[in-house]
Amino acid sequence: MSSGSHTDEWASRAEAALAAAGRRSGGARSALLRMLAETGIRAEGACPPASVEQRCALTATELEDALRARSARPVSRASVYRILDELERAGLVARVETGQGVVRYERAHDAEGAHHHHHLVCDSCGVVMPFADEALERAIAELSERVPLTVSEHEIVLHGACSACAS
Amino acid sequence: MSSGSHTDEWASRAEAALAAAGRRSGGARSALLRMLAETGIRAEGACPPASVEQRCALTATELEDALRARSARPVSRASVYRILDELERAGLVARVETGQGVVRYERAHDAEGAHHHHHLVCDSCGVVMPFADEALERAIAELSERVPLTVSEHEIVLHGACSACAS
DNA sequence: CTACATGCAAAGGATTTGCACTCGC
DNA sequence: GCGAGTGCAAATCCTTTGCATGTAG
Repeated sequence: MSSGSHTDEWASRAEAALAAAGRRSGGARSALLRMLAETGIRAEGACPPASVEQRCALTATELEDALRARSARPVSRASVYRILDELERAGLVARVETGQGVVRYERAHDAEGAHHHHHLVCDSCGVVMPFADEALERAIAELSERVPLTVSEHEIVLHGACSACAS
Repeated sequence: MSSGSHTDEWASRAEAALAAAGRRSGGARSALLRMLAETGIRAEGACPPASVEQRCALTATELEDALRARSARPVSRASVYRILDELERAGLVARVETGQGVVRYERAHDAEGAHHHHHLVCDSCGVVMPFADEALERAIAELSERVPLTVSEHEIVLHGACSACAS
């Protein structure tokens, strides 16, 4: 009961937030929101190392292709970028750079910090997996106080070889 | 006595390492190595928040322009990229992604971990500054043991507003 | 001399923009 | 019906590649 309703809830809340900000709801945007809700990481579970269908932090192209493939409403490339930009500015999605030369996007963690996580990247096969660590977050929080910057976000990426590629 | 000789030493050691790997030494490469040595961060000091002349983690274009501007031997764009790629594979420079849509490069920390650091990025003016934190490194090290990835590198970026932009 | 290093220009890929058309409100 | 949302195609920007030439070893 959790996964399905939870993601739907996210998409709904996103629509509501955008509507409140005076943005109109178009077909392209709701299709993209639904896709983001479905493909986003679930709770604490690590993404399975899917080779083709990446399920964590997708690129604009991956999102566009997924929309076209799943017989969902196709969305033009330009709209994908425009909508992702809109969502990012609204704080609904986060931009993730994994050192692969492309920008990835995923649902932003909510205000309470739920689902807040970072990424593991296999430099060999390119798979991206999420992880979360309490001690790390504490260190970041303390550090943020002593730095010459009013910190609003932080991004952590661990590079290496995944289980499959290391063998 | 430290700064100057130290950076020169780095460039020399880099040349030596590349020669040992069977790579020839061309004029373009040595010019780029010298530039990287000069503009890289120095010891523990934070980069001054220079507006125009970024001194920490430069982009390929910034390096190319700097070489052309400083009357040093101009190096073609293609060579800048090729050489940076060569240096990265040799572990002499590190690729840094700061969420600004471009790849940045800087001298890699040496084996003993000296100069190992991460980055602060002002999302308003784009300035990039280095920082280092012991507790953070410890957290990363411990975490790396428990993750489904043979971790080889890690990158941490803190986003926010710098002192000048926050005012 | 021979092979690798470089420069130049064209190609590639991701992301953005201009403009006409459609649809939500 | 007006104006924001969307699609299409062209334009940009960063990065890579192909090929001819120069030069280190």
